[in-house]
Amino acid sequence: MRFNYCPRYGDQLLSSQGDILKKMEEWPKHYNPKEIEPRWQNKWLSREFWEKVIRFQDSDTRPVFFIDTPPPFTSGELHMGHAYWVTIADAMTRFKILQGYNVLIPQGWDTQGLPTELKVQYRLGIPKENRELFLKKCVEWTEEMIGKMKSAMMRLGYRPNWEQFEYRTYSAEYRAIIQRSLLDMFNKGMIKMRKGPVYWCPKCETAVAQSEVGYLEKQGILAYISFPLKEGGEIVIATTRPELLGATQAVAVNPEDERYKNLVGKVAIIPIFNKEVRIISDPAVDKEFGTGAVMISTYGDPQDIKWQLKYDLPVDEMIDERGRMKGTGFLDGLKVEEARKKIVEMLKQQGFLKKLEGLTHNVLSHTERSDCQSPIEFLVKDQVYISVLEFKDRLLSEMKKMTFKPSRMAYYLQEWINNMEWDWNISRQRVYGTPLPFWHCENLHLVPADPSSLPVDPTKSSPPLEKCPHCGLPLKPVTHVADVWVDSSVTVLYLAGFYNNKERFAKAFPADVRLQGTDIIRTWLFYTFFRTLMLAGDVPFKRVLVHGQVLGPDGTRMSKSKGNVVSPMDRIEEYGADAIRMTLLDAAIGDDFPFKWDTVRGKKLLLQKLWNASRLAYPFISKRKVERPEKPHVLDVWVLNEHRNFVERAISAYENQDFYVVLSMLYNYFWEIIADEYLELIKHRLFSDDQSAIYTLSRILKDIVIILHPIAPHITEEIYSKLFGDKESVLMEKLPSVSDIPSDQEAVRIGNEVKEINSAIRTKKVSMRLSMNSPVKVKLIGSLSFVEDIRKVEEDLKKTLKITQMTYEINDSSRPIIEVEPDQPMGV
RNA sequence: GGGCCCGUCGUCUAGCCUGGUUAGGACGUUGGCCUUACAAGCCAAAGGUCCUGGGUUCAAAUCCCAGCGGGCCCA
Repeated sequence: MRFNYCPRYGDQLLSSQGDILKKMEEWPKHYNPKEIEPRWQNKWLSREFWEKVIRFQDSDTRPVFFIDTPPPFTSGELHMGHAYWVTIADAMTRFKILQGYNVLIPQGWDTQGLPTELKVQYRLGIPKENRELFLKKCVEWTEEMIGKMKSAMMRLGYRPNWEQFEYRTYSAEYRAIIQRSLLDMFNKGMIKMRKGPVYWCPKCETAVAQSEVGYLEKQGILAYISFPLKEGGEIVIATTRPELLGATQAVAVNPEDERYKNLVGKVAIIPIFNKEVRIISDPAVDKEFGTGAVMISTYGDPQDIKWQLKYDLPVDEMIDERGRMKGTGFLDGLKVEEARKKIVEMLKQQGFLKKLEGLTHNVLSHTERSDCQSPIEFLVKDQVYISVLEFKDRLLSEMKKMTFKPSRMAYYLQEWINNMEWDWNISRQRVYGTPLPFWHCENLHLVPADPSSLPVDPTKSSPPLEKCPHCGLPLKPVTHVADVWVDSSVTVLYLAGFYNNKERFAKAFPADVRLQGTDIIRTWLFYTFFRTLMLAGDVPFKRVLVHGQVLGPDGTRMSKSKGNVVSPMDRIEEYGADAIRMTLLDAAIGDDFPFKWDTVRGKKLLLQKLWNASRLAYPFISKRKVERPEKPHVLDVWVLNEHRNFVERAISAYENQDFYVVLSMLYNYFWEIIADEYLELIKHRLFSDDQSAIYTLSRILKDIVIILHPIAPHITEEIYSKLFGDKESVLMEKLPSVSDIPSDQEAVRIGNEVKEINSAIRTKKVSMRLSMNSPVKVKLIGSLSFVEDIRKVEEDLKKTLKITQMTYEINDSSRPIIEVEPDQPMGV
């Protein structure tokens, strides 16, 4: 019944068409990622697949491609940001495998640190004092979290080389490398223990590094306090931290400030504490802020530290490790905020408070830990430092060896290096961390562990020497553990085998790509760059990809308080990992972009389209070897020209990590040209077993499937196995080559003309309210060359557009005119 | 206070570096249509002061300057 309108096909063909349609029914009508995806994930994780595709062999002759991926902190949650870089890393990996590289794709876990300690301490109720048990529970917790995150990664289709390059920063093997790197730096004279002001987080009760702090806007106060002058009169200073009044060491004014010029050098008396301090002038004082007079206390902010050093001022410690006051008498034991209120009250009562205003200002805070954010204090401590400042110039010149995508990201690193003011304090007063492999004496001389003893815990082992070689004093273990960035800044050295695999190191170092987010430029990127350069004498990687942030659906940063947090796992069953991956990759590297499930749905529709096109092709091309025809049909030549363009541009987009370009080509090449135009044009030839059409369709589909595989690995494996299946996996194929397709401008012209006629006739049918299927008579009016072109494809146009009669008229018009009228209406 | 990025149909964006189509696509909206894959579809339509103002130019979404708005980083 459906084929009644072509009665000239005999019964023979009819039944063969029936067979074809029956065969098509073998292919499920709807694409079901929930069923397909886990199946392929299991295959990829099989030992056999690993051996054939993923395994990294040092002796391999293929060129190495090494991607340094972020070891995420083991929180247990795989959030959208993780899903994002996981997808980028996986797509790069698959592309490079297809391109014939020996890919080194690791996955590590940043395991140590405060958040885990807090979980174990508070959620499991294990006391820190029981060090053995505490550490054991930390590791157990870590492993549980890794398990959760790993299965989510796998569900996204991520396939790093778990077998060879999965690592945990707490493991003995990895720790030994960390400690070894510290011994090396010590031997280069870069590591020292000394007393000095440190950034201190009172909530976390540990020192932190400059890179872990940042400014947050907070509500505070500005107190105007009168300091009487010894010789009579007063000077009024403004401060946001009146609780540090007792630690005031001087009063400073700007040398240009006419108001205070005659007071410089005089002595002021600190109210309540009755201590005498000098009034000095310094250009760093802001005349406009407050009264233009500032109290220098030890320590209220980083500027105080600079002044203390510059003027060699005495130091009073008034805040303890838990953020409570000390050494003041009447304020002792109070929290900083409480002390602030109390002293303001006292100043007010005694008449020293001139004014009190509210102030929104930037407060130095522990920003690197999203669950802390509390204000930072400065404490004086014995800490272990790595020298950084003296290498600034070298760092600035060596960083030019790395290319950045996007290029502006190099500025962030450069700015950070330029503005560094502190050496790197690597001591953390915590338990779950890499022990610093040193002992020290009373004079803070460090004695390193024996390299053969690594990994070592100095609190449990005896030092390699009896006494300090410098001063003969007894040795004590350094009880601090290393900053976690000490752990993660040797990923490249560890993976490339710097310390234990010369053969691999020679081939794999420096890594080809470092992948990471903007937020860890001054930490992971900087420290890896710095440490690798110092230890191995070269930059750690050739190229740095700095991706942006995945924002919530409302276009703002995801946060629990805003309730706009989206997790990739929320609707993965419904849309599939492939569609999620495509959504994440549809943005330029470095851009922030909002994540919306509606967009994911759109990507799934694109995959459904590919699925259906494959379904159509299935009865004709499945597992058939069709030779390239001697004289291909002109429309096949046209589409192969389009195809060549697509393949070349897609490969170059992959080379530049511009995945969104590949995706946009799927829309305007695959969907618009292949699905909407070409498939319609060749249906009649497919059904009459035309070799040229079958060859062409088979080839372009296979190429498209391979090209799309890095982005949407599951569906492409499924289609490949059903249509082609020459290999067990797409990853065993090679990237398509299109060098055999000659450019043919005539075919391209005809193809474009056909598209225009197609569109014109469809438009007319719509305006006449005809179904696409209804027969029409068409008259084409155009130039001689146009008419000659169209005559070559007349048969195709007639079959495709249900044209019963086609007539031509030649004129000189530049634009052809197309007249359409319905053949007698059907079924009336 | 300094630096960087972004501002394009209702929404998300491509194009900007290297000036010249009718500013392209997706989602949404509207109308029509069961067509040898696909109604989770097809065909088509509507929808844009390219943030504002100035400048350069034969020509500006694109280059330059100023401003406004949003975001990020640093001090």
